[in-house]
Amino acid sequence: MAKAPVLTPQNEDYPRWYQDVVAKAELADNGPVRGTMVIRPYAYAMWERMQAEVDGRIKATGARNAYFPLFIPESYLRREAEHVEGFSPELAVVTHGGGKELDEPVVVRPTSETVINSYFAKWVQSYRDLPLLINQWANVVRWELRPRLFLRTSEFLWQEGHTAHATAADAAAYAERILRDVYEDFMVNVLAIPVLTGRKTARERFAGAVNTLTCEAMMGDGKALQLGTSHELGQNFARAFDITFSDEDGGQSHVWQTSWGVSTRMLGGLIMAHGDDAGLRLPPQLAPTQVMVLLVRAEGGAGERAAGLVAELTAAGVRAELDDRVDVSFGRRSVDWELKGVPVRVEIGPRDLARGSVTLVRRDTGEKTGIPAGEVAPRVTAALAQAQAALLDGARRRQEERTADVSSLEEATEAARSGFARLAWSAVGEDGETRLAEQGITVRCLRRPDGSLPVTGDEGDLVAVVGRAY
RNA sequence: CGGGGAGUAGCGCAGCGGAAGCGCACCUGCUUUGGGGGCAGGAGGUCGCGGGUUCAAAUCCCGCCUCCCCGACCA
Repeated sequence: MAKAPVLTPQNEDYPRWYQDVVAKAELADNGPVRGTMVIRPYAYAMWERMQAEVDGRIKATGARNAYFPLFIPESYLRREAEHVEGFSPELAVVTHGGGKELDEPVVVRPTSETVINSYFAKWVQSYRDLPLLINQWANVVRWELRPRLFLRTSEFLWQEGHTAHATAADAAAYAERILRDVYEDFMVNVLAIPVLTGRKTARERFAGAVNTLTCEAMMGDGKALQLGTSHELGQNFARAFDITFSDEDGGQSHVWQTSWGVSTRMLGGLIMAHGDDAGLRLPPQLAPTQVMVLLVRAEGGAGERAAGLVAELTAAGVRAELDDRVDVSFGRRSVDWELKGVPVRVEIGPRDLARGSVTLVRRDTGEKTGIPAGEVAPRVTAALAQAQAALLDGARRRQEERTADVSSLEEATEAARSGFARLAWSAVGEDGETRLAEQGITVRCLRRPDGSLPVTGDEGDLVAVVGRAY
């Protein structure tokens, strides 16, 4: 019985498909103020999984969590010229408090470099205080003219790390470590999203940074999404906020700094990297619920058997839940869990009971397999591992297929219609970058031919990866 | 901020001078349950706001507000 599709098909209207998924999978709603969003419980559970995985990796690099205030004196922003210039257009400024006009307006943080560094100046005295490695989980506000749920909202949730080091080399190494060991590792191994790591051009660099490193991913429609950034700030903020320390020889030096972050934008990336016409497809490593045990009908002890399966799977370390709402039609429930991207379903009904088996369904492939009732835990565990690998593999293959090696701006423009183009950075240059930008195409990152990170933007043989971006 | 559209039930829309409707969702009951089931009944509206024209305005006119889409900025 052919029903109207639940979602607008991707190849018909991709942005519409995205909105449909967000609504139908109950991920988010628009907030009452334009550009704000309500993150619904299912998406928030995904965010909590992201937080747990990222937080553990951050702590493994030695950083510790802290919390700094939402409100920042406007004057702080002004201390670093490029920084204030970069953020001014998108600031939310509070002019009144307690029923009175404030002597000095306060801004709602768009990022926390300025407040945090004003305290670093207090806390750092000696080389013995370095490196100082701080992270905070917080909300930030950047007023957006064209918001899109998760991808671009006026308020979003993120993690922002801020560090101070004794040497430029130490800061550079740390910024790279965060990019590799925290972000890239998390995105590839948990989100199953292959990312291109590289260096941003001067044009795309963070306001106030001397170098910005990025993780770029390709979405289902061939467009790029920046999923995370790690910046070397040089001594820009150290000078602006007077963060100095006594070195081993008794001299005074400014610290070298980094800052880095990933946000709820990753939820949008996850949707668009793996989603298909039936909805979300979550990688098992991230999925809040890895296995949904679906009771078809509560007859002949099937209910007890289903509850037993959940207990068995839970004991085996699997995040399993039971759907025994037999008053809701089976088709409805199947469609719902597919929309929500639950990686594996285990169906159990009278037919399975009679055969002494259960039915295992993989979300990523749609494949259904009958498996003996006694082998559920090992077979489910294996299926989860296979689904995780298959999602990464599929996303990697798409990225390779839709990336073209070209040699001119014209060819790059053509290639950017469906994906990325790779070409020599020397064939683009800042003039070429401007010309591409006029057509909505940006240099996503610069890489060395072997994929390693450039130390400077001036290296001779750099490769530019260009494309359209969210 | 420039260009283009739209405001009617929770969501998506029709109606465009003469009793406010349709699909989905929601509630009740029965029946069904292995891929968005079926039948019956029901609830839900200052038709964005304000003014005007008219015997009569969701519909025509004027003003305002809001939202969406396309371009310049952005995690």
